[in-house]
Amino acid sequence: MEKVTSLQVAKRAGVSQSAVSRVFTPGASASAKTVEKVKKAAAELGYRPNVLARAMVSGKSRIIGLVLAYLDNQFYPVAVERLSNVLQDRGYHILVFTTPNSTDGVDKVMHDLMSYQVDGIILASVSISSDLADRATSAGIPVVLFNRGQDDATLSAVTSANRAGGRLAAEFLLAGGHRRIAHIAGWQGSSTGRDRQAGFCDALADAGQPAISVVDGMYKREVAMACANDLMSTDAPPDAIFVGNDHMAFAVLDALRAAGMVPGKDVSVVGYDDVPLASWEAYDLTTIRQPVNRMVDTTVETMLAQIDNPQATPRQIEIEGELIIRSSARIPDGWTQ
Amino acid sequence: MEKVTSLQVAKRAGVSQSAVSRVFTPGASASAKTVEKVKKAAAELGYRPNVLARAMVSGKSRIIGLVLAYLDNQFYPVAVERLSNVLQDRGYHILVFTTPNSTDGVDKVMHDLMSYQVDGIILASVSISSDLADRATSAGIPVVLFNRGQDDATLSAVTSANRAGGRLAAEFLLAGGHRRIAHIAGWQGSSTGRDRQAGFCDALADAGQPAISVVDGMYKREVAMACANDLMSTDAPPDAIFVGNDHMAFAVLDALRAAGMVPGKDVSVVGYDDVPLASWEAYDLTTIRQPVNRMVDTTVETMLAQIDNPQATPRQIEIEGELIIRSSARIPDGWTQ
DNA sequence: CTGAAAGCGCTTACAG
DNA sequence: CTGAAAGCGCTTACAG
Repeated sequence: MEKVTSLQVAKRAGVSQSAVSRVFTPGASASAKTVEKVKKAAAELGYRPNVLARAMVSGKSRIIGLVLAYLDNQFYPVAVERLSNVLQDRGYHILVFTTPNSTDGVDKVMHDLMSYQVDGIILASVSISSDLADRATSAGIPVVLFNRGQDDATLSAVTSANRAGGRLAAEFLLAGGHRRIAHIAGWQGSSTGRDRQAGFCDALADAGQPAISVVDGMYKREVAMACANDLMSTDAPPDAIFVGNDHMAFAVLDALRAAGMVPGKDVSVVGYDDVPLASWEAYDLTTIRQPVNRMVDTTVETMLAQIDNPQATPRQIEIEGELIIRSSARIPDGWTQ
Repeated sequence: MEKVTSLQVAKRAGVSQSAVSRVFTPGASASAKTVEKVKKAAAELGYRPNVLARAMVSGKSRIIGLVLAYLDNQFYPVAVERLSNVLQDRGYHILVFTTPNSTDGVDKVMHDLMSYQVDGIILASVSISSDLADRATSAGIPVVLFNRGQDDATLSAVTSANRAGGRLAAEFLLAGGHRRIAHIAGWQGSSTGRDRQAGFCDALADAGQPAISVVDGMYKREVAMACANDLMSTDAPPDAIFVGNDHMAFAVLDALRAAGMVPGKDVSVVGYDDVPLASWEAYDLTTIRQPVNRMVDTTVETMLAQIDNPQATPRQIEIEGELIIRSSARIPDGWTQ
């Protein structure tokens, strides 16, 4: 019951090995009779074309490398699941590489990726140096950033409209009559963290009510929690906090409640992402939704387009977010959804 | 800047192509001088051996197929992250396949997996028919079940000690003086769901206090929530509920609170898994911990052992769990950790 | 439509 | 230690 090859199928079917190959190659020409004989023999033998051999000669592995830094933020598992499903429907599969979000880590991983002859690389929650990007590009491997932007725009990237989302959060809090607004920002080493902060702070400044405090929460639960405790223990604590993502916002809500405060009454909290947990009763978090499904679908389309046409110029796509109003922040009159 | 092959490196280094191959093959013999020349040329050209070509001739792809049904239960992302890290350290990578947990789905996926010439298959949260298992085995591809057992033991499987864990939950609740104990069980189509239920119910029966109600929560949030509401709206509601996993237990806690009850006071709730969220203040769930890290490490060891020796008899390994006491259930005297 | 043959980029006996 | 050569399982011009 060892490996069965196209040659064995050919013998059994009484045709040439090339004929077998053609029957399993979409778009190749074979007579109905040949197809039938081959399919029959293949079924009897349990034959499946060897994807690796095919990849060698065609130069297409139908494997997409996915680089991930962490999965503790629920946004990523959700995205990965859909990514895998969508890609599978298109005949591709995901080879996963995890790495600390350091230059060295990403560098090593990119090298490994290339030796696997992947057809493309998706970087999720990972930043990349531009010369590394250049290397992939010059090796003819398309790279798409998911949920992360890049300053010099040499790579395709799919994000939500983070600045606009930041503004939206500010407008909502302002409309709610808050006067002392703070921001526990997303990691400033990431474009998402910087952009959300920029949009948020700009909108507050435009309204003549600059943030009373802006700190980097690093996208980490512990850091966000410490930030929240620090903020609340000052002489003049904030009456509202915009938090760089939901994962940190949950920590902030936990910290506030532990200090005896009621979110949405004593302090308003707004997050970013709208992960499933945000809608669970225990948190019921008001947040800016990142439309994961559309982001993933767009990422896949962009990837496949670049695989088809490696010359194509990289595209930076922003998907509009949406404010999801729940109970963790005071609801201004007329804003109810 | 196209693909660089071993032949190009050989020319530049002034050696044969075989020599280049040997330099990149661990354990092959090459003189120090050759190694040096080749490494230099390779570095200059940016050469990396083509893993696919290597896989073709060696028959080893260094790819492990991972089949997943869903990622919404936080237990799996955590496990996948570590699995990827551990495997990467050993020079392997994960090719992800997602599938609905149906016979058809798994069947199709297994076929795909084989055509990718994976060195092994890890099934997580997925059940498999025994003839499918036979097919993989006879194709020489080791299969290891993660967090799922199998009745006929033809496959290796790594789980926690689910029956013992169920018993532990029962003993804890009994010691807490509860008299009306219910169980919202894990999906009865899975070994984990059945085993936890069996251990739990046996222990209750042994104590002469059988469960007042046992229902299947299907490992789904909505189902668990509905079950909790049903249980609590009867004439004689339970004073304690053991829930088949944390993911459902969170739903139960949400439902109880929505009904105005205080978990740990009005009703005790115990979960299973100890996912990170269980320790967050909003839930603070008493639960049976599944030692993810050890389960993953064991899975990898088992997998690699079977790759090294395909003849090896499959092993079923159970890893001891542990009760983690928090505030969602009444704490019996002397049980504090 | 079909078969014989070359070639994808490697590893690995086989001689030397 | 080293090179020439066969071969892993396919796809794809090339003739017919």
